[in-house]
This record gives sequence, structure tokens and C-alpha cells, in this order.
Amino acid sequence: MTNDTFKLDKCPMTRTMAILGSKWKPVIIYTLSKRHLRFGQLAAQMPLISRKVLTDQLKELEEDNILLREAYNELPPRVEYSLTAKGLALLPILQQMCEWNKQFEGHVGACEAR
Amino acid sequence: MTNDTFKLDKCPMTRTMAILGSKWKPVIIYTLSKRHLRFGQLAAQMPLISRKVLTDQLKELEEDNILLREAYNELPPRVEYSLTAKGLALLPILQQMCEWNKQFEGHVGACEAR
DNA sequence: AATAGTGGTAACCTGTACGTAACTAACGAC
DNA sequence: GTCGTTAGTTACGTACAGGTTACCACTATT
Repeated sequence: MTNDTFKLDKCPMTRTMAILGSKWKPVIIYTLSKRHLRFGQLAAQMPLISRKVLTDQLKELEEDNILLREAYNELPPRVEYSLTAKGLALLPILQQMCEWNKQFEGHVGACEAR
Repeated sequence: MTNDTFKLDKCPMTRTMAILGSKWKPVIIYTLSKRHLRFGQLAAQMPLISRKVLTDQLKELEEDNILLREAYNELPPRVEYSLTAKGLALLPILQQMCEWNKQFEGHVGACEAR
């Protein structure tokens, strides 16, 4: 679904799904909505995602301009991730997805990032 | 993403994505929002989706209670698909996805079901 | 000189979403 | 007895998302 061809699809829903429609991206975006986070903090908050997959997803989200990656030239290295305006604008959609789910599938869980 | 394990995930966003997050489901739901459609009509409105994949997606959406499948005992057979309340409640989300895309990626296309 | 802490990368594997093409059952029309 | 129409099904192939594990470069600390 994150295929590049879908990003060029005629349908804007499909194009949005091409950006959002992977297993972890909504959770990553939601997690970053609260505050800027370093790579390790992100990984710690989502223990189920592997570091490799997290790196991949962050890279794609950065390419799609959803989040900002700031690498500081320090030692040990520090890399901070935060949402762009484009990424912040996705939050109402994610919020609605939460509400829809709670409304129609019972209150199984909360909007927690794991 | 449409994996059954994701439907039992702790995160309601992930659970919603497990229902919505495939290549064709948003388009199918949007197409059915206008009117009830027979299988052949659906297939005709979305020429790029193969009949087999369309059948698969419809079956999954029916299992998830997003749409209603009504088979009439006629000849030639007639099967009509329509959205349930749960499916209709997804439309605002799809709508927002369209708007987000138009806002941040330019007016490349319209909310057309193909 | 070994260890810890950072933010990754490289090699490899697997399940499944998606696609193609051919086939089916049932009946009426001709 | 064969053709058309509908709503699929069956068999098969493939690309890729997602996962595991091991490894790297850099420095300060001990």
C-alpha cells in the first residue's frame, strides 16, 4: 500500500492511503504528536516495532514531508523527530479513526501508542 | 495490513487501518456511498480492479460489517451491495482524507472512484 | 582494553496482498 | 444444442511489506 505508484493514483483517498496505510505509520504519527522524540525514545515507546522497520517508516514519512528529522552533531549522536504542518493536519483523521472504532467495535482499547 | 491479528491490536487506529487499509477498500466504500450497486456495476465502475480481488475485498468488508450483501434468488443471479451504518460512518473519514490530500498535495484529482 | 550508549545499516527470510487467466452453474432465448 | 448473462471460483505466480539477527562508527567512562 505504501507503493509509490499509489501515490500517483487518480484518487486522493488512495494517495492518502499510500502515505498513511501501513501497519505502524499512524501510531508513529500519533506518538510524535505529543512531543518531539529522539529515535531511541520512539523505539522505547513502541517496543513491538523493530528498529529496522522503525527506521524505514521514519524515512518514508520524512520523504513524504510528514515529519522532520533533525540530526545534531553531538556525541553520542542525537536525532529528533517532529511532525510538520502536513503531519499535524493528519491528526484529526487519526482521531476520527479512533472514535469510529470505539463507537462500532466497543471500547477495546485507548488511543495509546502501543 | 488487512491481517486478522491487526484487528485485535491494542490501538484503535491500527484496528481501523486493518479494516480500511487496503488498496481498494476506500474506493469501494466511496463508490457504494452513492447508491446500492450490483456486483457487475461495481466492477464496471472500477475497471482497474480484477473480479477476483473485488470479490475478496467485498467478502472481507462484509465480514467486517461494513457493507451488506443481498443475493436475490433470480436468474440470471442478482447480488446487491450497500453500506451498513458502520460503513456509512466511515465516509467522513474518507472525506477528510480527500481534503487533506488536496490541501497538501495540490489538486491533482477529484474524489472519483477510479 | 573493554563496556556502554547512540542511531542506525546489511543480509536474509516469510507471509500475503494483489494480479492473471481460465473455468463454473443455472436458466432462457434462439 | 449452443449462446449470452450473472456472479462468482480455482489455480497459479510475484512483488513487497514487515520481521529477525548481527553488525558498525564514534566517544566517554571505567
